[in-house]
Amino acid sequence: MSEKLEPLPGTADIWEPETSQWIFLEQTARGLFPRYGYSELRTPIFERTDVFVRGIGTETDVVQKEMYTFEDRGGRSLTLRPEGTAGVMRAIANQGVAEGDEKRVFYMGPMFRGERPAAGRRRQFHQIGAEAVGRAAPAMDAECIAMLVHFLEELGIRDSRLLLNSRGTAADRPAVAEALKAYFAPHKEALCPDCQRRLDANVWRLLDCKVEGCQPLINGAPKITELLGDESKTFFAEVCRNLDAMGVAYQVEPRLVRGLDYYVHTVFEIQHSGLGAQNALAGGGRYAIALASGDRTVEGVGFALGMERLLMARQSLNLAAAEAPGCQAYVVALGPQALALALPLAQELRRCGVRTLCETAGRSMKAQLRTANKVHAKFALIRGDSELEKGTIVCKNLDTSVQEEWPVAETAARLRAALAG
RNA sequence: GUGGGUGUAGCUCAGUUGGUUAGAGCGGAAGAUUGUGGAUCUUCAGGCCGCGGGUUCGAGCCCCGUCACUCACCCCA
Repeated sequence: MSEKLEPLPGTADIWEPETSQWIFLEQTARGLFPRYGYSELRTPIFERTDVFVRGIGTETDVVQKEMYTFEDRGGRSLTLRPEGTAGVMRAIANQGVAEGDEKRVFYMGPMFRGERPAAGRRRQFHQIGAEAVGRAAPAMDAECIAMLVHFLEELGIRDSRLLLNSRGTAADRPAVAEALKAYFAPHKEALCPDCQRRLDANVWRLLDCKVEGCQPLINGAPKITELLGDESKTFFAEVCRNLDAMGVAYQVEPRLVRGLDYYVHTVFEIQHSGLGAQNALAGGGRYAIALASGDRTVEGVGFALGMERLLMARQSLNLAAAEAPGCQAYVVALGPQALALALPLAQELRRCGVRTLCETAGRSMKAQLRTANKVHAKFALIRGDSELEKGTIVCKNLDTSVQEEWPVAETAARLRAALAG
């Protein structure tokens, strides 16, 4: 008991019936995203630390205190990926994208952040994400968001809100930051300690503060969308127009800034109320990421969804668990001769597509049938000395208790017919 | 990193103002006459009561520490 080895904090073993839920998410993603021209990309789970530092930004919390970084034997600094986008960008840049061309990929898998775990927040968590890279057009942003919303629809997730904002171009950002600082600076004393720090470190993030005392000031702050240059305003208006045209409902939230530095123009977030103290189900936006090589940036638009949070949202909506397929036939063997023939029979049935379990211990009939019942087998195939003499096998329907005797040679065929009927 | 809550059987949990060999339900195993499951009944297995110290004649219960889990803050998916 005291020797029990539990998984590390913030990690978990995932068993049935949860595994079926995970598979459902993955299959739904694999079924939907290709309809939008996306194909699956699998990148390594660890990368050179630089890939993330340059990609995500040195000033972010993720890079400053949440990365699992270690040295390999050659002394290189490596990091378990804390998010998917940076690695995907590395892979795409590595492969090359022709000027004016576009690449669309999606991915799914574990991410790692060294945070204190809580409901909906783990150290190893899983994301499904998508990125459309290579071109900068508002329609791409809108299409990407529409796909995300479509995905949530397919998963049956209702009652979510899509929040939308723009952070403008890289050129706009200093001006916006200045305007925000100019607004908040005179009221510094009224802000919470965190916000006083943010005022100098990262004004944008101040808008995200949830402390009640800060709300009046934040609500009165100049709206980012109004501080942007003409190019950014036009871009954002086009994104909105496209969403309207597709009938995607959204809400412009001037306070939405998101935590990663690489975002430009469009940022968005899907919120849901069934996630404990968290509310973000998915988030994303348009980005320009500096590659580790240093001399280039790659542009794209994408999002990431938290799979654990998707499952929490589905649970809060009482969406039924997809059940793992149960056992169809249990081979009951009485006596050593029958037992010796049980496994070969089970194997034949499996080759015919039947989910089959088979007695391996030579227990009593009662014990074997009890097991058959426990695994919810539809049929028990019973063979003992008298069946061996006659060359038959008894098939018992465990729902109706009706049983009939078949020639052994016909077992597979008749069983399949019975299962089909 | 900082707080709150909780640690008793495989699981979910009782356990009185501190009082003998530690309880239930579920789950598991075996049985209730021949080779027939589920329902019912009987029996059985399974516990360093998280760990260490302290108070006491006596601690699952009280005190201190520690570890773990969990929720929340920060931040994010």
